[in-house]
Amino acid sequence: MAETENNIAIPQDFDSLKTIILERKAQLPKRLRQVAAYALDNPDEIAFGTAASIATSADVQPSTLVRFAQHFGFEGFSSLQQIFRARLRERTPGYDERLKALSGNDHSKLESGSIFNGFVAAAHRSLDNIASSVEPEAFERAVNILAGAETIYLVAKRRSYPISGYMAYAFGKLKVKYQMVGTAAGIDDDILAMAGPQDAAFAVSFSPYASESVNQAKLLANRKVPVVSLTDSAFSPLAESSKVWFELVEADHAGFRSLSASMAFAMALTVAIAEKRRRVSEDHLIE
Amino acid sequence: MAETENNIAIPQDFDSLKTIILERKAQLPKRLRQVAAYALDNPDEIAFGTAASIATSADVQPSTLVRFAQHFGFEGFSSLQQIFRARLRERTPGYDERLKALSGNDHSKLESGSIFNGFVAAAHRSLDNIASSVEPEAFERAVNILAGAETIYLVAKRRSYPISGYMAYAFGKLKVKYQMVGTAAGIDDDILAMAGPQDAAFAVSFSPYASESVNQAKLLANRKVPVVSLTDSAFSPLAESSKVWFELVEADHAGFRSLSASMAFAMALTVAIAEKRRRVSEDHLIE
DNA sequence: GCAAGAATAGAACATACATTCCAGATTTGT
DNA sequence: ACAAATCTGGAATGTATGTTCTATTCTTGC
Repeated sequence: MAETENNIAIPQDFDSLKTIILERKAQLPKRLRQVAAYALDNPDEIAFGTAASIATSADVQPSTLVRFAQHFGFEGFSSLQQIFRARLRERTPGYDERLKALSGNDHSKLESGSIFNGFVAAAHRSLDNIASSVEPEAFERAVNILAGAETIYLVAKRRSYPISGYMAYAFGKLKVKYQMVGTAAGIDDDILAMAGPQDAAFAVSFSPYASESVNQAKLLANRKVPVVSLTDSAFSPLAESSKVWFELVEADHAGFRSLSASMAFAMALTVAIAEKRRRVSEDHLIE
Repeated sequence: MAETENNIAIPQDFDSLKTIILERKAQLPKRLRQVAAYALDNPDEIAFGTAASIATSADVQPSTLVRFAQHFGFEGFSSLQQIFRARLRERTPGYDERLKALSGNDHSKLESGSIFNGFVAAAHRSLDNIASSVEPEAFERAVNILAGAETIYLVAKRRSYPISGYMAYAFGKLKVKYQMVGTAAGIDDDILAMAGPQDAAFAVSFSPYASESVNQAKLLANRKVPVVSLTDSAFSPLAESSKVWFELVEADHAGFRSLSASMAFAMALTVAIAEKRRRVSEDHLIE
């Protein structure tokens, strides 16, 4: 009898099922892998279809579906199907739908609620936008520059400051040497004077551009420190001082621009830098 | 033969079906009205259940379900069920597709690109999550507390610090009096000593909880300062000191938790507070 | 209060369904 | 290259399911 993986718990929710399928997908036999791919691509079909109809459109035999389910510890196809159905059932209504539900009774509730809603939506839009506007090659170049630096100088003011604040925190955790520029007033020039070509800088500035940040980036560039920057326009004064720069237009709600995409970008950059360093030092050991 | 209402078009989507059911509900025979009520209250059950199981939980005979469907022009129960299923299908939040589009682009070719991808996806997930976990009522209460405060104290350390950093920036722009707690070491206690019941505090802390933040929140609560907090677990030590607290679990990529949802939340809260103050002062002028 | 008509419950039916089974094909290990 | 094990396709099977049918109960109009 085929092993039903008794030792491993049967997934009870869609997310863990998905994870397990992805984990084991590679080692699955041909037809079962075919089912795995189909299932993850067409979860709705699995939820609503019959074994026969699903089998047809996945181009396998119904029995294969049963075997697939049993491979993951389910009794049969039907019990696996329950997971796919539960996914649709349990999908929580989402904020705006609940907001609609309580409409009428209190106007102020609606107002605060729609503000919340608006910011979440703006954040989503921003993320969609960044996903399509950041060039992988540019990102890779930025990572290379910063990963190769001795010290990473972080330049950001005002609205951008939380971004560099997060990066400082994460760099600290990841043991990446960094230096924030512009925390205490007055000593910035002294700090910048220590930077050299062996270092690198990451500058963030959105319009209206803080002149301080722009000047500091310029200064760094003059000192042959490679600068990577994140800004919101190709005409940003930051761009001309930068080896690599990213144009990131955050969506806004009621005039307040989101920071979610910048934050995601910063996190990705931070971790990618640390990851690259780790890999480089490993490669070095092997050689 | 019973009339099948040939003259009226058979509803093809859930909304029109719902409308028609509501219209005719009053003139329906007893058992059919019972089914109508059940169907509108438990659409998910209709979508996934079998005629027998639905009949049992609606306390009617399976045949009644068939007759119900036929009354509205459907051939049988199954065709009516399709409408309920289509409803769940269509509600699919175009979001899966966006993620697919993400993994489809050439980002994933490069390692750094996949890190980038991962963080964008995590941010999306976080936002979805926050949208379904924040209760509009709780949000409104939080806004009221903070909008009514004389000074808003911002408590956050480490990973949460960028959140309060952004709020400080925005409050400054919006002319809302605030005070950050925990920037310069040592003077925290002096700052907190000034807080009173006429003020309020907003604390952010995720596990592992910074003991400093927890203590400060406790201190504020003892001084009768209402505390609103953002944390990631119902068991967070922050929760007990808080009048209102929000549980926000950020999705993570490679163990690094996103901040995008927290950021969106903070922005929404900030703006909602300012908006409420503006409206209150306007109302005051009118009176 | 009685008859005519509609509505309902529950059993009977036909079929659509998931599952099992087995022979043949394919992969894996030696 | 051979044997063993695994995987796969397709038909067989028995159950679960939607639907139909009919006797009975409940409304409705006079």
